[in-house]
Amino acid sequence: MIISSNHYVNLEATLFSGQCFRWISDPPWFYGVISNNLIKIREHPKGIEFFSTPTSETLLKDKIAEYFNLDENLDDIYSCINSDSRINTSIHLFQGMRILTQDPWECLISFICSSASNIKKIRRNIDSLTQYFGNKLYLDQQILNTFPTIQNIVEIDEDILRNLGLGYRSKYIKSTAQTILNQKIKIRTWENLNYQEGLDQLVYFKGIGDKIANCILLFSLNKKEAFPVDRWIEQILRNYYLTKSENKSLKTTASLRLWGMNHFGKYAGYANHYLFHYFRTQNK
DNA sequence: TATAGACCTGACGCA
DNA sequence: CGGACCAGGTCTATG
Repeated sequence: MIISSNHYVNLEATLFSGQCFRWISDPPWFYGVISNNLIKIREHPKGIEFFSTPTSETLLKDKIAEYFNLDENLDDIYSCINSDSRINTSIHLFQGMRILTQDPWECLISFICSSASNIKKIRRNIDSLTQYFGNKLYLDQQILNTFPTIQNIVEIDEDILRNLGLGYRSKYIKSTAQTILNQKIKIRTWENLNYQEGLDQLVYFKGIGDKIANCILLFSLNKKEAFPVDRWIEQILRNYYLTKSENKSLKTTASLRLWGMNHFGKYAGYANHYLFHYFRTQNK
């Protein structure tokens, strides 16, 4: 099935810029899991083309459009954030790269896994998790697994997570699932929270600080003003954006984040992600 | 309020 | 080839 988009969709940049961790590339197709369905997708002159199983394409169409934020106007966003040469270069290099709307639970666990790690290892960690708990989905030659549920995580021992290679993050994953269950926290309602309410809710969990909370807000809760400050973004800000006195006075992740949100405005998260992907790929 | 260490693990640039 | 170092952070214990 084809879903039309008002702007080119750059699947490679969108799916492999570090906002999600379990898509597989088999040009021109990409395989991934959305809402417990195996999705096969490629770029199309009108937008994107996809197949799905077990749910039919017709029933999943809206979900896929939401996942890729296809109704968001990229040209408007570009004109909002394109205020300097670095952003401009990145927009030209990765034209059509979109911020996704992922499942918040999967996004939350994925980014707990990301702390002091690297993309290769994060991918392996999450793949181990899905292989241990998930149900297999088949399409073409691909086998992918559904993502573990909150209940799945609550029921197993922390040692199993450690044996899967998740390290010290294991206890954070366990305690987060436990807290959600015990306190009957409804993740489904998070999309109705504003930025600050969402941030407060997320940093309440052990293992989620300012950076990871902002990743979850940006990549799954549709908060485009969110501005995750990691090592890369901090270096970029300090080297290219901050004055000498700002470099001295802004020390914490949160203070740098506030600077970024103020400087780049309501689409700060887009500016953040384009800068992040640009600088990461330059150094390779 | 601020700043060091600790925390798992494995890929990587180098004596 | 092995050990220190580091990676898309966060928590905790101290001054």
